[in-house]
Amino acid sequence: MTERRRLVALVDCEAFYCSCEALFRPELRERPVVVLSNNDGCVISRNGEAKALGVPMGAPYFKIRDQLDADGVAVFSSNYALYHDLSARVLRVLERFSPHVDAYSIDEAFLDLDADPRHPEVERARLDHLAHEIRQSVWAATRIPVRVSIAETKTLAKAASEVARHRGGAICFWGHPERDAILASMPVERIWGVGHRWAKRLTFDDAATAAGLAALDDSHLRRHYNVVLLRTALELRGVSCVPLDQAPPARRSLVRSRMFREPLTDPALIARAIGMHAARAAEMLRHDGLAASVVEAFVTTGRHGTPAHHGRALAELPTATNDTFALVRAARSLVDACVTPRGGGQPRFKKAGVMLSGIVPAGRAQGHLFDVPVREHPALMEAVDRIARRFGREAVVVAAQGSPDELRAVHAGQSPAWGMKREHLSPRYTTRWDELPVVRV
DNA sequence: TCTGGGGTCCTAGGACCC
DNA sequence: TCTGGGGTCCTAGGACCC
Repeated sequence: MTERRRLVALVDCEAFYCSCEALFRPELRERPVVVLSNNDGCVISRNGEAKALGVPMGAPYFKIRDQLDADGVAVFSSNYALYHDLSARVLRVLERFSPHVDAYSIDEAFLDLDADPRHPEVERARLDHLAHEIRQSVWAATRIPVRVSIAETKTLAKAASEVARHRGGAICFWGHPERDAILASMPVERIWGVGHRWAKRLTFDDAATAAGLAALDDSHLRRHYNVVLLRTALELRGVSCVPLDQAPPARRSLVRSRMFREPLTDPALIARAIGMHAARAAEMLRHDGLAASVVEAFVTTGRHGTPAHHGRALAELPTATNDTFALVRAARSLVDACVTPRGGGQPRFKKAGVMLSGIVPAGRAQGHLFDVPVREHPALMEAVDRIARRFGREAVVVAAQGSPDELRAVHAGQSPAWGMKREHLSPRYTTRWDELPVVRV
């Protein structure tokens, strides 16, 4: 029996959110495009033209708005309904190329591949060709540009993806003739798992490059850094430490939160936002077949708020549940406890949210012997979910969330005050009948 | 004079990712 | 006026118990 060399391919969508926006607006393909975070806070995606103009990643929109206007940059609020749908289409294409596709994030996936190490030259040529073929297939099927890189470990594939950027968008890094030279010149902060803090320390340790990190002593890494960075170093040497996830890991917590359009002080308005987040979280639990037993509500004035106040309060339910009424009631009951300031002054809250934990598969929720179980409404919940799938999430809501009109306004980034700012929202072209693109001939 | 040792659980905070 | 949201993992330190 032949020992196969296991390899991993990374498929990375280029400027994914911008590519999604340009898909339905072909006239944008040659123009600079940026996509903003929720609440139109800062830049989270830039296409090549916008990068060439020097628009920085993470730049606060209010600071660069005038410059973007002057440069003719097309600006979009983020539209996750659209991005998630297009991401799923890309994944379906990738499934043609490997039985194991690990969807790492909305715009990246790892594929399990293998090679016959007895014929490295032949195999390298085959994999180089395969990388290009994957790239072209995704483009043909979805019109989303991707980069494809193949290596022995995820960390090496991530590094290779940077290289592919300048080499036609596809590369087989396994056995690549320039590999050592590339790693010796790659700054360590470009390596997956090395942020700016560790990069700074590593530079003092004479390990300012990928090759330098790989060469550090194991016990030194363990003692002066941590096991996570040790794993990264091993991966750079070709030792796989981050296995391919064939199933997404079980969710341990679920957070829903948003900044408000404007700072709030009224607990009643904050409770509306908390109610909406709890209801949405309950819906997500049901979608994934999960239930939660710990509900936490939190509010914050943000880093720049005065007086600063971060309030949180949590409640443990007698049994895990995914019932909207039960979770909304529990979350709203915590609002007063978390908005009450400890010191003087009236905090102006900028953000509120709900965090669920104690997550277990629904139906296997176990309570204590003498606890009164949470009152649930499974048939009603199922009906609510069905209506939401068919007519949209705003069609039917729990009163505590606000009215359907109010929620539609929240989606569109208009009033009420506790909603989001989304002034540059594109239509949900692919998931809503009423927002389909119209072709005029 | 002088204050154990080991275990668990929880929380906060740090570091990173997209 | 104005700086996102949603995650994971690891570690240190405190509380508590025997």
